[in-house]
Amino acid sequence: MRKLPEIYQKLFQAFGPQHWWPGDSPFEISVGAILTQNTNWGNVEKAIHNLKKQNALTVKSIHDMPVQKLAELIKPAGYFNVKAKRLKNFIHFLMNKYHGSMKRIVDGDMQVIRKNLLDVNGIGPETADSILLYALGKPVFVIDAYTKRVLSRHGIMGDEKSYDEFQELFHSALDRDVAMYNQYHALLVKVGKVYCRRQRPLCDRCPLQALPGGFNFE
DNA sequence: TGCCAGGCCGGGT
DNA sequence: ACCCGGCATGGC
Repeated sequence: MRKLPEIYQKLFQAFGPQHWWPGDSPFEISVGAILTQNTNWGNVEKAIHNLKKQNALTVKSIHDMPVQKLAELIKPAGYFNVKAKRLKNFIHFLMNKYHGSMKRIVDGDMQVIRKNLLDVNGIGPETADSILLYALGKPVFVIDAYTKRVLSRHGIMGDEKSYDEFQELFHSALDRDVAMYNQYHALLVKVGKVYCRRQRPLCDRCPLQALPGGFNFE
C-alpha cells in the first residue's frame, strides 16, 4: 500500500504539525485517553481542569478519592460513572504492576505493556494504543473512527474491517517512526473533523482529493 | 433541535 | 466471532 506515505505527505502539507497529545505528563495523557472515549475533547479539557483545580490529577489523589467524588469531578466528560470506574481500574493497574509510576512502564516491552493495558476493564485497543504512542512514546499506530472513515471514504479500506486489520495496514506500509505516527494519527483526526463528517458525501475540498480524479497516487 | 464527539463492555445470537 | 443497547455531557 504505497498510498499511505503519500497521504501523510499531503495531510502534513495541508495542515502542518499538530502538537499532539495535549497534556503535561504521561499520566495526564493517559487519563485524557480514557476520558475522551466517544467524547468531544473540549469536554475532556473541562474534566481535566476540574481535577487539576483540586490538585487531584495524581495517582495517589485519584486512588484515595471515593469513586463518587471522582465521577463528580469528571462529569463534563460524559459517561462519568463508567469513566470514574475505568480511571480507578487504570490506577490499580499502575499500582499493582508498575509501582504506581508511569516511569516504570516505559522500559517494558511494548507488546507486554499492550497486553497488560488491554486486560484493564475499560481500556480497549484505541485507548491502549493512545497511551502507548502518546504517553509512552512507543511506535504503535492508533486507529480511531476518523481513521476508518477517512480511509474508507477514499477507497483504501472498508470501514467494516477490524481495528487490527486497519492497524496492520499502517504498520506494514510505514516505518516504525514514533514522531511520524504521532503526527499522522493527529492529521487524520484533523482532516476527518474538517472535511470528512459523518452522513455526508466525500467533500471536494478535502486536501486528499483536491486534484481532479481523486487520488493522484496510482 | 437533534446530531455528534479522538470507545468499551456485557449479554445475546 | 459478530451485533447491539447502554453509558451522558456540552457545543454547534
